[in-house]
Amino acid sequence: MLSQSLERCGKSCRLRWINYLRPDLKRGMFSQQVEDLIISLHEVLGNKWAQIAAQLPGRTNNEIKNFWNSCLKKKLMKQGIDPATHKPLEENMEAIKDEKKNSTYNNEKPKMEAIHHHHHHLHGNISKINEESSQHFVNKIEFDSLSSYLNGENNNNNNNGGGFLWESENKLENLLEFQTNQMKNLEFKGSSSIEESKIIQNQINSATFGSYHPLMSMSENERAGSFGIVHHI
DNA sequence: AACAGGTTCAACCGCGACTTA
DNA sequence: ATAAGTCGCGGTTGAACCTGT
Repeated sequence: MLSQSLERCGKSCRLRWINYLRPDLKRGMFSQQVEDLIISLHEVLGNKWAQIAAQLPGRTNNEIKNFWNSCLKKKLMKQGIDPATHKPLEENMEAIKDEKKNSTYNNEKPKMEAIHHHHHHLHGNISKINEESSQHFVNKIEFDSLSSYLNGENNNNNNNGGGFLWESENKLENLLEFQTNQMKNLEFKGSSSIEESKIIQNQINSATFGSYHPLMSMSENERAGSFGIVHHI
C-alpha cells in the first residue's frame, strides 16, 4: 500500500522489492500441498517465516506470514487444532486443566511446562525445539523418506539434485540439502494426479522439517548444531 | 444504495545481528 | 575496540476490498 506520498527510504524500497517487485515471486493461491507443507513446517519451526519461506521458492516470508494469519490459523481452528501448538484443542484444554491441578502442588513446574509447550511458536528459537519433536523428525526422515529414497522410489536422481549420500563426509549438510530438494520439488512439480498428490503428501510428512540451509549463516549453522540430528548423525 | 463488520496483504516499525570504517 | 550504518526478521497496522444486511 502506497503511503500518501511516494517518498521511500532505502529500507522500504528494499522491502518493497523483496515482498512485491522481485520478478521471481510467485503470485496467487497456495496449492493444497503447499498449505500442508507450511503447516508442517510451522509445527516444527514455529513463527520462523523466513525459514519456512526458504523452502518455498518464489514465496516471501511476509506472504506466508499473512497467509498463515489470515487463512491457515482459521482453518486449523475449524479443524479443532490449536494453530499455536498444532495439537487438538481439547487436548490443550486438558493440559490447562492438568496445569491448574498441578499448580496447587507445585508453582514452578507447570510454568516451565507451559513455556516448554509454547517455546517454538512464541519465541521460536530453532535451538530450543524439544528433543521429542526433533527425534520424531529424525525417525521419520530415516524410516520413511530416506529408506524409500535410497531404495530408488524417488525418481529425481541427479547427484546434485537431492540424493542423500549416507556415505558423505558431511552427513548433516547432505541431509539438509536432501530435504531442501525434496521441498523444492514439491513446489516446482505440482501434482497432476491423486497418486502424485499422495506421493507428495508422503514427502511432506517424511521431510517435514525442511532445511533452512539456503539462508543459513554461521550463527544459524551453530543453532542447527543444537538439533538432535547432529547428535544422531 | 448505504452501511457495518470482516478479511486481505503491502507496508511500517523496532529490534538484534552483522558489517564496515 | 567500537561507533555507525545496514540487513533481515517477526509483529503490527491500516487502507482497500469483500460480504452480508
